[in-house]
Amino acid sequence: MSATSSTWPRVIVHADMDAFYAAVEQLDDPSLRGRPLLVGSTSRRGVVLTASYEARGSGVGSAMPMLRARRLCPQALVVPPRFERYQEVSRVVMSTFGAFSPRVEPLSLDEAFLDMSGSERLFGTPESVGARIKAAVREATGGLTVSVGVSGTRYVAKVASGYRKPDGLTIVPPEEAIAWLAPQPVSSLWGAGPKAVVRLQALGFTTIGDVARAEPSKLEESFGALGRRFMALANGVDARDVVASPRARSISSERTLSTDISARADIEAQLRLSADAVARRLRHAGRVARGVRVKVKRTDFRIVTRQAVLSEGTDVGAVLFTCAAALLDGVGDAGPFRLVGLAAYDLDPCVAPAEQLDLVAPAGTRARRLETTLDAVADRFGSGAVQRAGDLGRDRGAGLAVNLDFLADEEVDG
DNA sequence: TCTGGGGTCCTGATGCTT
DNA sequence: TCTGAAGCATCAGGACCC
Repeated sequence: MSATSSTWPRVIVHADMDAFYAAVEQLDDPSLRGRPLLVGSTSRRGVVLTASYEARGSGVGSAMPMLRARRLCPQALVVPPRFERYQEVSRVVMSTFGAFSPRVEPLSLDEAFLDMSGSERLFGTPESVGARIKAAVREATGGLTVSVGVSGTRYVAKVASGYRKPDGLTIVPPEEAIAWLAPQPVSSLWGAGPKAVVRLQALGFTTIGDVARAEPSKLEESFGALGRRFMALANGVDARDVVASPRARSISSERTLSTDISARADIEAQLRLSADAVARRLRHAGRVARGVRVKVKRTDFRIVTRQAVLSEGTDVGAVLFTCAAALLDGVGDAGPFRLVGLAAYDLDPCVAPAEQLDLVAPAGTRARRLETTLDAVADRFGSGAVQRAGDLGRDRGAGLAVNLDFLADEEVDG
């Protein structure tokens, strides 16, 4: 398909790196190139984060339990993820996108939307834009490939980028979008996961074209607002704009445990780790949270959540933990649990530090001073460099042990 | 076969206020 | 003063995406 963008109301690009984590590993270690590779945790409960295309040929996919993936592809090499390295490469990729448009919306480390509307005089036709982005990413990263879709809406551009992977380039002119989408499976509809796909198929919808031609009332009866959205997407309608750097609405940390736990002390210990991790990320982001949500997953995979509103916004781990521990009163005895997590939500920008200190109680002030001091230590020596004495022996890396529970009750002068 | 982590959005239930 | 309806906010859970 081909067209000049001068007839397009909007030119939206979706760029999606190919098997990103695995590709970075193969880039950094030439001995891994051309070989089936799985990136993911090797623990008993780990799953595959990314499989290289050599491994995908054996039926291995993302989110597959690692044990099953290794059975399907026994010759695959398994490497643990190196998120800091992926973030580093991601920054290079996103900055490359930024050279093409000021309107870049990252969706994750490895994909982004670019609004290229009105840039045809600079970069030429949609085909030219796509090809130039691909070449620029390859050059900036030293050889990584990206699949690119270009169309007039985010949704169609997104489906197009996945149409020919890896290293694909698919252009869908807006006037051809409905016809192009029609033969795609309903699982390509945004918002249609495994459950919705089963229900759509039961109603006789197997392709996006089936949905586009459906009676709107039939979809709305079965899916409500989601049905209206399916109908719009199937007809190529998606008015959402590309938003540069949307702000996170929540920050969370959760951990699946290698063995199930029931004891209150064990659950609290995991919550404390999560509270510290979330608080540190809040401080880095310059945000405070006005709400805390606790999440536990039972051994039957039932998830239970409890949330509470804080009287003041906070970025202090000790405050998050105190609130979370109180929420445990309602659920703590429903175990055993395989996962414990904590989320901070209702996020606001952090006021100036001096003002912030006045907002919290003196104990919170001391705790915050302690925690910002530890931030500096962690920034310098790594996140595992300091931990609570009570956490030693739990599932964390070794490091300098300091009794933080003791320190939290003392004045700390940095 | 055995199911991660970090997010967003939607929905129904519930409780409070007017 | 009591009661019901409406509107709104909050909570908990589910589904989904990457």
